[in-house]
Amino acid sequence: MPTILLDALRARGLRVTPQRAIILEAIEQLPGHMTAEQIYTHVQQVNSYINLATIYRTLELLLELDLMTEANMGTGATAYALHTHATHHHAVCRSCGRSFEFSHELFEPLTSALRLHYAFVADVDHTVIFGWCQTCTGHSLAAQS
Amino acid sequence: MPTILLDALRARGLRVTPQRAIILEAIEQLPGHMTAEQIYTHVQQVNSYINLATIYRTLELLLELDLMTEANMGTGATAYALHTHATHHHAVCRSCGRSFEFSHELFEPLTSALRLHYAFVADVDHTVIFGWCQTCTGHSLAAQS
DNA sequence: CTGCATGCAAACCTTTTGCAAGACT
DNA sequence: AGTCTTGCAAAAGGTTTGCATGCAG
Repeated sequence: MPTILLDALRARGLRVTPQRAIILEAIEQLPGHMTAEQIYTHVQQVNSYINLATIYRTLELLLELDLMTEANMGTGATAYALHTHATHHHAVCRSCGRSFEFSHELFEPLTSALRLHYAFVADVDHTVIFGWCQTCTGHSLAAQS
Repeated sequence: MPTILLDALRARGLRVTPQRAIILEAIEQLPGHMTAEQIYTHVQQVNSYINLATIYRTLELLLELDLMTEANMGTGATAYALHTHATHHHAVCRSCGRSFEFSHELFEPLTSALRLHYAFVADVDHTVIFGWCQTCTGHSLAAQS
């Protein structure tokens, strides 16, 4: 089992508690994105006494350490993802809700333009783009009105 | 005073109540983006008996009618903007919080690529891009670590 | 031993909702 | 008159926090 996150904590001299070990392991096991609630559910299968607040406090820590990123997927709950999961973005269908990831390259023209025209260094990672997927536009090409 | 929004309601046979008139006027007067709370504050100067719930219900209506758009600026509260305010996007500095708008054109390469590679029709409007502005990167080029 | 981390419960903030009263058309 | 809208208050949902206890280093 990988202990990338635990090692990262140790490397910075941060405390490794049983709770953190369990939470970090859950995060490494969950695929792609996860909400605090999903981590909580997963963690409870290991130790049901771990508190939701601890999940949030741990996530906060991981965000500060740049080990994770957060994104608003428009679902109410914040979506978290490991930063080791290479820089990527999401396209979410407004119609069916399905989503897929797309590579960072596609953002290059935009970030370059912002840097050139505004000297703004964009930090795009884990961005969510809404729209309509192939299936849904196929059914109704006028979907975007 | 412009009554674009009121006219839009009338045109669709929707009820024009005093509350809606006041709220819509406030929305037209407020610059760029606004939160429900800001509209509420503004509205209360005209009539302090108007309820926050009514603001939300009116915003919901305007979103359905495509007269407004919403965006998550990462501040907790949702930012709303008139749709008549041409399609645009925001760059927000993670360091100083300042932001500026940039035109939709810069998104063209990305939306084209998504359409080409994934047959995904992106509906980008009022997107928020985080990063570091000229001033802040000037002070500390290592700011993005 | 000391300070940081945890559990618990309550607070928080924004947004939504049920319901009865009231207003628009 | 009938239906849609409002105010109020309470609930909801996600996240944060104060505080006393407990554990890692």
